[in-house]
Amino acid sequence: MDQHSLFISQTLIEWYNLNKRELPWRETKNPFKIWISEIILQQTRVAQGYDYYVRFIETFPDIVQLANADEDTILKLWQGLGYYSRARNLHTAAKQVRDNFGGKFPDRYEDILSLKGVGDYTAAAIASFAFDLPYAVVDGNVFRVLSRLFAINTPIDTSAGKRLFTDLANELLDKEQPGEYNQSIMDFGAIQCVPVSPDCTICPLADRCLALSHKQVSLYPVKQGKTKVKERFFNYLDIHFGPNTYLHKRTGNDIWKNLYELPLIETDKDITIEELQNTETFHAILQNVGTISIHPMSFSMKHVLSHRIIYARFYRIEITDDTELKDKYIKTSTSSVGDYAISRLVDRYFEQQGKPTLFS
DNA sequence: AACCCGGGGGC
DNA sequence: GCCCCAGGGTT
Repeated sequence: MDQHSLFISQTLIEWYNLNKRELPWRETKNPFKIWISEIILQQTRVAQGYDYYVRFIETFPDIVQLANADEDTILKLWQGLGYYSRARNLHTAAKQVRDNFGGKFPDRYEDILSLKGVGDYTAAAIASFAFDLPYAVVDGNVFRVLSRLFAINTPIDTSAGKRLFTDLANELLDKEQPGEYNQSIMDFGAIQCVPVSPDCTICPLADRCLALSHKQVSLYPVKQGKTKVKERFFNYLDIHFGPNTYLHKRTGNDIWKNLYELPLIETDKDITIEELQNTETFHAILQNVGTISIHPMSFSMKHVLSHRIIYARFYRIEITDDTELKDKYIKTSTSSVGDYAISRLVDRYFEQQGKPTLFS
């Protein structure tokens, strides 16, 4: 390592020792706990994931107990965090460890990387934090810090960019204390070298930052991708028979896979309740249910995600016969809906039930 | 390489 | 509104 690289890595570690956040998963070398924290924190802020981490560790003290749990239980615990494939993959990986590694978390990089849901970043994080192995992490913080320090114009969301930044990160890596170094550059990015309006006047690396010397800090990191947002239109039926409503499990490779929700009719545009009643799906769901009465007030919501805008309408429908319906759906009392893992969208409906709204 | 997958917070 | 967050999997 040359003198310049050495100065940067030492400065990052010194900064870290003065400014680091104290977090529960930093107090341990237990790979299981570190793994749980890393999966939870993928694309998720510490403040948002903190309570989930505590609950997961309390509920599943070790990886075999997690492996032996039901997926429904894990998804319920994950409810509200988003990116639910993380929870499904977490379960798969726990079973991999139980069945292929004798219940002992693997301690080699390639074995860690073979776990479902563990990619390059997470494998490097676990390998360095738990086992002191010399693998540099490359996450959003590292992309930002390095792209600014070296004024790198290669887009980070390309394979060339990924390769370039990974190589650079590994050159800077302190092989004597890879875990400390990795933590330091990530915390530095999260606290000092923040995405918008960083305070470069107090930055210990200001005099070596090429982006700053060019007054172009805000231009880094460079990205090429622009995630296009598509619209979807969901019409949910809250079918009541006495104190009960009906749920089904989402299957197939789509949003909220394996979560539960009310009977759904998706349309290619926003439609009225009259138009909805003319669809074949509506008739298919509500056949032989006795008398149908639809509440005049519907609940509508615009649910905004990073890659989707879902316009959802909810209709409360009373029926007088559920002998066929209860065989096609999960019959549950409305007070027990909370036993099922549901999306934030459906959750908000149950929170606001009874209050009519426009798309809001 | 492009696309898919959630939800929340900061400005 | 827009951007970002301790990314990974699928096609």
